[in-house]
Amino acid sequence: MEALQAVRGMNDILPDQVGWWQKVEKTAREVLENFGYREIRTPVAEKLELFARSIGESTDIVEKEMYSFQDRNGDFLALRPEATASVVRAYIQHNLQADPILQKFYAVGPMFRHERPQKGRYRQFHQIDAEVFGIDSPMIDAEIMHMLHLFLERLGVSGIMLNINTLGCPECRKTYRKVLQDYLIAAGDDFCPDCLRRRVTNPLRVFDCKVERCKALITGAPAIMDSIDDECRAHFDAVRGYLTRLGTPFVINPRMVRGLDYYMRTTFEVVTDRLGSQNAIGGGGRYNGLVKDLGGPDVAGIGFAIGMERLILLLQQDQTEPARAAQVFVAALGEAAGARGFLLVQELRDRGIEAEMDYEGRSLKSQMRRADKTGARYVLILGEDELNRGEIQLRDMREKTQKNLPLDGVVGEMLELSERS
RNA sequence: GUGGGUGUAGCUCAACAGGUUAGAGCACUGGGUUGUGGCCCCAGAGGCUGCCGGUUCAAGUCCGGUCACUCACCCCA
Repeated sequence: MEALQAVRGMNDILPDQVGWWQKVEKTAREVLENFGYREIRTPVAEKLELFARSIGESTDIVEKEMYSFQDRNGDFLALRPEATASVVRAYIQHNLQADPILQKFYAVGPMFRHERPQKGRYRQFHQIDAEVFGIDSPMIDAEIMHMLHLFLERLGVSGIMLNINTLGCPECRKTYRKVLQDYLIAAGDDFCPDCLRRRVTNPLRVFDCKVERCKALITGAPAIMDSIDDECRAHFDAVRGYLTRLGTPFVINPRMVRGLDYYMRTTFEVVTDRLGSQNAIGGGGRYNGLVKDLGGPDVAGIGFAIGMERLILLLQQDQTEPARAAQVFVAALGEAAGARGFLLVQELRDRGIEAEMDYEGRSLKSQMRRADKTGARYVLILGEDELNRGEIQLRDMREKTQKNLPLDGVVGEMLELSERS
């Protein structure tokens, strides 16, 4: 029988790694809740149509990266490639607009895209996602980026930069697309094959090209800033102003392009140069038309997503795994003491003390080694002698001191010690 | 979907130009200490060398295929 293994691009997160995930999730919840966001949990699968309509029919995500399938009823479903569409669907379905207070949501969980895996990119990956509805003020654009920055700062991530840009409204975007396309066509046919294709299908994407020849050809390309209307410009200027006054560091990157169709006005991305080819660890933007497009009320929207794998890869570069140590290890010798030690361990745990033991009747030396490796501060040693005398030895592993205690009083003693530390 | 790289012990890696019984460090188990951790010493256990086929007297090594992993491209968090 051939050994089974996990699906390509879907990884196990083993106990020796899970501390990172817990730290990131805990910090995210603290920060987001503090800004008034509340958690929403949506299913991992949705009707295929939801993603096709929200993300954009002609985006690569929908065209070739969707984890889609037909269920037994013949319905076309897909595993969510991102969270925004699902959150918007839930917002509409449950008429969450009716809540006068709660218009900020966050979601944490797995997303799926059927791509070839590489560093920082997997078929099942995890995101922390935040969405705000019904607020069109540039204050919220600035606030959400400020919050994102605060979250990363609190985690101690270094070597990152917040890039911001504006796409203008759909009209501005359409105008700019045409202006840029005209420029690219006038620039000649010396582009790489990809860019020759891109300038027709998605001209903005030419800005992402890594080929030097293409980079040179676009140095003089028109900037989006020159194509947007007064209202969009005022919004962007206000966002910049608030960000500056909040002390959130950022750079304006007029060539930043994002992959989803629904963005308008403010877009942003947190990038790093320390993750190989995957430079974005999180990004988002405003999507005012989306809720209406999906059949809901005409409310504004803005949000972002953070890639947890990428974030953790960064954290691992300059931090060590958050340690976790047991408090007490019970080392028992012989059958009778072993049985008594077993009961003692359960009793300690019942009282909230993290306790561990060796169940296999190994030598004391071996048990001490284990105790040391678990990081236990205290070891309780129970041999036949102690058991007969009704005593137990308490060893402080850090201080290397040891004393006899009455077996009856040991749980109380340990409770006192654990309160003190 | 395309291109490159790599598959040997739980992990990280050796094995001259094909040549005896595939090694080392870490980790693991036992011992050195009748019942005391980290350091040290000794011993032990642990391998279908990814898989299938081919060449050869002989394959971990060469050839073909296949699978997996990995990095990159397209695209993207």
